Amino acid sequence: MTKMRVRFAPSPTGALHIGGVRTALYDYLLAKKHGGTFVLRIEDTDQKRYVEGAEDYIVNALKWCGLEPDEGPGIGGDFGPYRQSERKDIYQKYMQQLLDNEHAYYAFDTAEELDAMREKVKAEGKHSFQYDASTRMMMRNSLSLSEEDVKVLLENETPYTIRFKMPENQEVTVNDLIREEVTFQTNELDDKVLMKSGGLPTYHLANIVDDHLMEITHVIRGEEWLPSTGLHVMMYRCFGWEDSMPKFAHLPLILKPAPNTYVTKRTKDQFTESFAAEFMKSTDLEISLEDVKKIVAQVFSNPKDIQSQLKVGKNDDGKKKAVKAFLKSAMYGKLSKRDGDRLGFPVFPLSWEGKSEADSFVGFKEIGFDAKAVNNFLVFLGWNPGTEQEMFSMKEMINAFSLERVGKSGAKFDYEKARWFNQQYLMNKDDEKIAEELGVLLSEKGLGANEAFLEKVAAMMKERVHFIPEILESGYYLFEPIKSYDDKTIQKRWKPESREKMNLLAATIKGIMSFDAITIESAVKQFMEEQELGFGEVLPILRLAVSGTTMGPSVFDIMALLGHEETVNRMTASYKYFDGVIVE
RNA sequence: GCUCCUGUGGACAAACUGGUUAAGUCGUUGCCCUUUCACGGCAGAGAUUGCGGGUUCGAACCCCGUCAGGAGUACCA
Repeated sequence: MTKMRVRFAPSPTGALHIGGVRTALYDYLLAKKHGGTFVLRIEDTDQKRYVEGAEDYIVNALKWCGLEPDEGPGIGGDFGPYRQSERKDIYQKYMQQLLDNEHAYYAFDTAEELDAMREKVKAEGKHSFQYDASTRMMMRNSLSLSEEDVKVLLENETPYTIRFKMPENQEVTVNDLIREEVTFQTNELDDKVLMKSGGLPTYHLANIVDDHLMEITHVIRGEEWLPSTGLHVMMYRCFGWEDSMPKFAHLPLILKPAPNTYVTKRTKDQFTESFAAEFMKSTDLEISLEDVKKIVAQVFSNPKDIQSQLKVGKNDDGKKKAVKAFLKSAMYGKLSKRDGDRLGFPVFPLSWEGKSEADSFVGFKEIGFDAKAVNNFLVFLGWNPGTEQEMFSMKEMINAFSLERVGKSGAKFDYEKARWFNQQYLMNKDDEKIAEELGVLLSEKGLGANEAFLEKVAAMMKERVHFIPEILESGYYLFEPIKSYDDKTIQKRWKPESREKMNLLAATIKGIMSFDAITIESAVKQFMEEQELGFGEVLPILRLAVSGTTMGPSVFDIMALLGHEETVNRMTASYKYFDGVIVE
């Protein structure tokens, strides 16, 4: 049996989307499980969409996720180059083979002519123009033109594309590893452009040639490719490579979260605002923001049933239709990079600095996600082990993974679940490691603390947050003076008449010799007994005095961490503040 | 429009080739723990398996029809 070779073939048109990361993960898992090779190939055949830095981003993102390729640009391997822009000559050669075998032909139609043709067909009320066996003889190409004309056109360096000559009346069936047999009629398929006028191949050509030459055995890609797989199989056939054709596996799409998960009674006003504003930016219709808001608000009037509100009604005018169409595309379908901003979660592994603010995104990493948690979350977007195991290390994933257990239906992105996974990983993470990261974050803020201190912070905070940076937010008072107090609770708990006893408490604490949590706790309890005070009269006040908030770890732990002097200082200072709150 | 894919509780999803009251996880609700928050533990709510027929002793699973959603339909990938 030949060695398994799996490739990840992204296009450097921007930051690598989380869906791409999942594909890479599955590629990696499959390859590693079978002792195969994981290949990275950069598909940069579209010079117009090429984005500076995107390739580096892809490499860095894979690295962060622990999905390092065995072969690829900058890594090497026996099947290079691994950048399609560096393989031009190869495509030319194979293009010629198809031309020679009459499986492809020159087409001289300009973009304008093609557009005009599409317009014309549409105007006639037909669905849409398709360049295929039924129409190709009406177009300007080496099939319809005389040999002499073609020769002249080519000699005059008339721009041309090369199209695949889709055979008639045939059936192609794709044996997809996930979807089983999918059959296409060649008569439904069109003559796709294989070589663009600039001499660069389109995806279809480059992909087939490279997969063949690189001896790829398994092609894992998103479901959006399924409709063109008929063409791809046909191409393998025409090249005479059908016997060694890779196996295909089309992954279910990652979908936007269901609107009813975020548009609720509480949030609908907020989303009405933001969607209306986004619509205004995207439209050139003459409509006021107020009117748009009204339409959006109507659609959101019953958050549980947005979908039916989105249906175009008989009385809807053009503007209403436009707003509804916008909402539909914004709220349903494939997860897109815009969704991150819209809904407040990351859709990229790493942050991306685009040319503008609108083109910049925060990544999972920067939010504080552990790459392991991201992998664990992603592997479940379309796959499940069939057991009840939820947490998987990379090793376990490799072991458990199989394409047979990949589902067919689209998986909605669930940020809550991603957060949950991160929390699980965080709770199991060593305090030492958390302390290390905390130290870095702290110094970025211009603060500092010693390692032992940070480890204690990590231990008591890690199960209370979802992300490491959150520790610095909800537990900021461990590093800085108290910024704000929970006044409501102060008003409820701070009794001027017990001021004297509270002073006594401060004095008691001041008198503790060994300032550790256990000693403090017993001292406080003893104090309460002596003074005949209940927990409710003492603990909330103590907590407030020391941290400003009623939430957080055990007060005694906080006090021990802050230290003797700081604790006492905070108590006296806070008491003064409490008095002020009561007076108001 | 056409082609292809998909359709199990709010979300993910199990049920291997049809077989008892349709797993489990996230979320949600309540209780316990803690006089805080979280973690943890326990319990509950939530599904006529998109809908309608059919085959069968028996259907989420097979057949037919229907509806809905998604993807593709570029000299983009």
